Amino acid sequence: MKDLFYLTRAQIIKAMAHPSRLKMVTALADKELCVRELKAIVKADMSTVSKHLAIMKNAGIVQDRKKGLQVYYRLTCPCTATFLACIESFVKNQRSRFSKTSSLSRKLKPAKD
Amino acid sequence: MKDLFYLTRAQIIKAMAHPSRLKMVTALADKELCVRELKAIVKADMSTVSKHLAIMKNAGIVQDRKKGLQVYYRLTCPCTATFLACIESFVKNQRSRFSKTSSLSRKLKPAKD
DNA sequence: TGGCTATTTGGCTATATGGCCAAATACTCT
DNA sequence: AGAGTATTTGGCCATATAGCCAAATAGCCA
Repeated sequence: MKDLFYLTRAQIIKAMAHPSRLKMVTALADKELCVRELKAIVKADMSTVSKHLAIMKNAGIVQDRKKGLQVYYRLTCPCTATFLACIESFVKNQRSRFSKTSSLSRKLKPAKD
Repeated sequence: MKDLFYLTRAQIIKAMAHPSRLKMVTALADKELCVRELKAIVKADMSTVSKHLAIMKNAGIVQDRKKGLQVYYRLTCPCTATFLACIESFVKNQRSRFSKTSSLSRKLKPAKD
């Protein structure tokens, strides 16, 4: 299998692999939202939010449409709900296995961001 | 919703958001593999593979067990197949929408890695 | 014990990412 | 056209990530 195959898929996954972006995706699962609304949800600088949205748009996760002064974003793919549910399974699974985590896996510095 | 909620989930997603790691996850969906086998699959330095595995283990995506000299890794969560299928939907969706991609989303520099 | 093989770790460097500010752009309304 | 609001872009800096090499660790077997 070509490298490009995994690169493409990794790009899509990476586009959701950030707390703010994930939060936006979750919010967008309900209905389309404009940048100002998304900014309120993730509580970040407008320019930061805009860049996060550009990353997701570039990955094909969201699409935008202009409505007057506002730009509305919506999810491109209906499978997002499945995706989120899937992550929940991971979390659940992770928790159930937590007590027997080996010491090695604790040695990695936890991310601060 | 607390920030920690999205942070936890983003960590898990991030742990799969790399071509080599994704390739390993895909390979592990079939059966458990030792580090040497995984190294052959992703064609990377042993230490690099090991670090990728540590990241996934830390995120709770894989578990390991020692068998003689080798360390075998396996997926923690049975939902991984669903996850991968879900990414395929994204890809499919992305392709179908490709022709009408706006110029803006092309402005982001494509990653070189 | 000593040698051998498999894996992990530490340290280093290059590159990527995220966040903030300031400036540019896009659109509306007067 | 000019003012005002929403969003994007460019630039900069701090931090995170990936990959390589060398060294450390772990288990097996003579």
